[in-house]
Amino acid sequence: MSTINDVSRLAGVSKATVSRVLSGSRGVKEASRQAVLKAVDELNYRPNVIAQSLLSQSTGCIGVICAQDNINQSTGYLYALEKQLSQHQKHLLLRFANTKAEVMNALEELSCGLCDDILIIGARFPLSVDQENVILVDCMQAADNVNSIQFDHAFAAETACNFLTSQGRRQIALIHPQGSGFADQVLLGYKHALEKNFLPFNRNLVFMEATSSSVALQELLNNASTLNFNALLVADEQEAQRVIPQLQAFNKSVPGDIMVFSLAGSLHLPGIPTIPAIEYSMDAMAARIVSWLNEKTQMLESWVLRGDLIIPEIRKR
Amino acid sequence: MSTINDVSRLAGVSKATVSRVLSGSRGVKEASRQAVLKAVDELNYRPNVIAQSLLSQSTGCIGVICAQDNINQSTGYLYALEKQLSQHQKHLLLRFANTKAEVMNALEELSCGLCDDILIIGARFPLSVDQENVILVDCMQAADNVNSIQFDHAFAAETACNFLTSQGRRQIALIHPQGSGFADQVLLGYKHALEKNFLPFNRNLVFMEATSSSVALQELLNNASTLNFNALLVADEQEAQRVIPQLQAFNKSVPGDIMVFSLAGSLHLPGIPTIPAIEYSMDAMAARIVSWLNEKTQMLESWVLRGDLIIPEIRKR
DNA sequence: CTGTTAGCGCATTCAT
DNA sequence: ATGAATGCGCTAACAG
Repeated sequence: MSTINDVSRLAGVSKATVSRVLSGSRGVKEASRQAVLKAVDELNYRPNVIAQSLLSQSTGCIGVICAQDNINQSTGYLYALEKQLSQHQKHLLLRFANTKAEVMNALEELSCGLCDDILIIGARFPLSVDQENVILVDCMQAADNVNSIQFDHAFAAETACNFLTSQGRRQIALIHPQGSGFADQVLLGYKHALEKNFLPFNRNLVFMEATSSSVALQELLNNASTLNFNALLVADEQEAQRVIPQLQAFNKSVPGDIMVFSLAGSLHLPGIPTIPAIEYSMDAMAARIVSWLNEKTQMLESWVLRGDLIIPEIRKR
Repeated sequence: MSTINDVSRLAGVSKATVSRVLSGSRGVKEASRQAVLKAVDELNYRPNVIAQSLLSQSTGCIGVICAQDNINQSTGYLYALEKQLSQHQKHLLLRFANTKAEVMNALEELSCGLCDDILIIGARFPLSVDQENVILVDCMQAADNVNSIQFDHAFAAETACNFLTSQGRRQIALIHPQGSGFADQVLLGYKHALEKNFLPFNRNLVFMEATSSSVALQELLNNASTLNFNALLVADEQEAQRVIPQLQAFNKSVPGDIMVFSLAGSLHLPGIPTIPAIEYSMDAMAARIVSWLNEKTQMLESWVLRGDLIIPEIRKR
C-alpha cells in the first residue's frame, strides 16, 4: 500500500499539500491540486484510516455485542444497525456473547481504543456497566447510571390484551418464563388492560415463574375444562412456535380455539401462518441510536421504545 | 484514557520498560516490573490498539461482507465466524450488501487499512476481485485468480438423488431457479446420480431456467398425472418453505406423496417439520478460513467444501 | 499558497 | 537492565 509520502514525492509537493487536497482542498493552487490527484490515481492511494484514527482519537468503529439467546433474532438488529451505521461512515464490529462473563470479556476486548462506542443487545442477565460510551439495548435493567434503550413491555402487554379483547377473546392466558426478564412489566400491562376492560384477573391463567413454557402450557391444558381460555400471550416468536404445535396436539386450533399472541415479533415465513404480535421497529431503533452516537450533546440516559401491533391478514389466501 | 507516558511517569521508569513489561517481559528487574504493574492497575491502563496497529501494520480486523439474498442465512455464517475469529484475537467487521455495486462499495470502504483481510459471502452475481487479501465464500465463481471457498453443489445434488432413490423415490423433480447460481453443477450431480442408479433422465422434471419456483412447481403439478414425480429437489430452505405449502394446497402430502429435499440447509424450528437436506458445516468452514488467515504461507486459491446429508427423524414424536 | 515541524501512542532499535 | 531516540502515516499549527 502506498503512503502519503509516495504521493507527495510523485506529485512533487509536500505531504501537507497532499493532505490538504484530499481533505477539504481549499487554498491550493490548481496546478498542484491536479498533480496530487494524478499521483493519487496513479498509485491508487487511499489514506490510511489507522493513522487518521491515531490522530483524531476516534476510529468510527461501533462495537455491537449480541447477547440474545435466540441468535436468529439478532439478524434484525444487525441488519438495521449496519444500514444506519454505514450510511454515517461508521463500522460495525460484531461480537456474540451468551453469558455475563462473555459479555464482560467482549466489552473488555473492545475497550482498547478500537471502538468509539459499544452496544450491548438483548442481555437477559443483570449487567453492571458504568462506561459512558456503552449503550444497553433491550437488556435487563440493572444500575440506572448507564445509557439504555428499553422496550416498553408493559405497553406491549396492554396492547396485546386490548387487541385480544376486541377480538372477543376475554380469557387471556399468559405464559412468560422468568428467563425472559421484564416479568413485572408484562404483568403490569396485563393487569392494566384487564381492569380497563372490566375483566377479572384469574391467577390460574398466569404463569410467570415457570422455567419451561411447555410445562406451563400443559398445566393450562390439563385444566382447560374449567379455565376455558381462548387466547394465549407468550414472550416471543420462539415461544409461540414452541407452543402452537403443543396446542394443536391437544386438538386446539390456532387461532380458531386459541389465539396465540407474541409479545416480541412474529415469524414471517411463507410456509408458517403469521400470528398477531407486537413488533419493534428495528429501523426506528437503529436510527435513534446512530443519531445519538453522532451528536452526543444530549444524554440519552434511558429511552423507551414502543412496539407496533402487527395483525396478520387472516384470509390472505 | 491513560497512555504509556502516564504509566511510565507514575512507575518512575521509561516508556520502553513499560512496553517491555507488558509484552513478553524479559530482561526487566523485578522491582520495576512490579512498579509498572502497579501503575498499570492504578491507572487502569490498556495499550492503545490503534497505535499498535499503526506500528505493526495490521489491525486484527477481518471485514465480512454478507451478500446473501436471504439475510437469515447469514446468521449461521456470522456466528461461526465470530466464534472462530474472537478465539484468535481477531475482530469481525460486518457489512451487508445486496448488489454488486454495494459489494464493491463496501470493499472499497474496508480497504483503507482498517481490515487485514476481507470475506465476501454468498454473492449470487459475478464479482471480479483481484486483491490478494479477499476471500470469496460461496460466491458465484468469476475470475479464478482470487482466493475462494466453494461449496460442492454437484456433490450435494448427487447425494440428494442417491438418498431419495434409496428411499424408493425414483421420479425426482428438480427446481433450481437461475438466480441461485451453480445451475450447471447441480444438473451435473443430478445426472450423475440418475445414471449410476440406472434411472432415465426426464427433461420435463427439471426446471433450471424458471425465474420463479412457484411457476415451475405449478407446471409440475399441472402435469402431475403423467409425470408422477414423488420427490422434489429445491435450492435451499427458503425455496423449500415456499414450495411445501403449495404442494399441500394441491393435496400432495409432504413427505408422504412427495419428499422435498433442500440442497442447502433446512429450517430447524420447533413448529416446522424438518426436511431432508444437505447442510454445510459453518464451523468447519469458519475454522478453515481462520486457519488460513493466520498462516498465509499456503495459497488457499480454491477450496471446495462438501455438505453433510441431514435426515430428519421421521417419527420423532 | 506551501513547506517544515511536531506529535498522536506505541514497540523497537541502539546505546549505555 | 533500562533510557533515549526513531518512525509507523497522518493532520494541524506555524512559518514563510
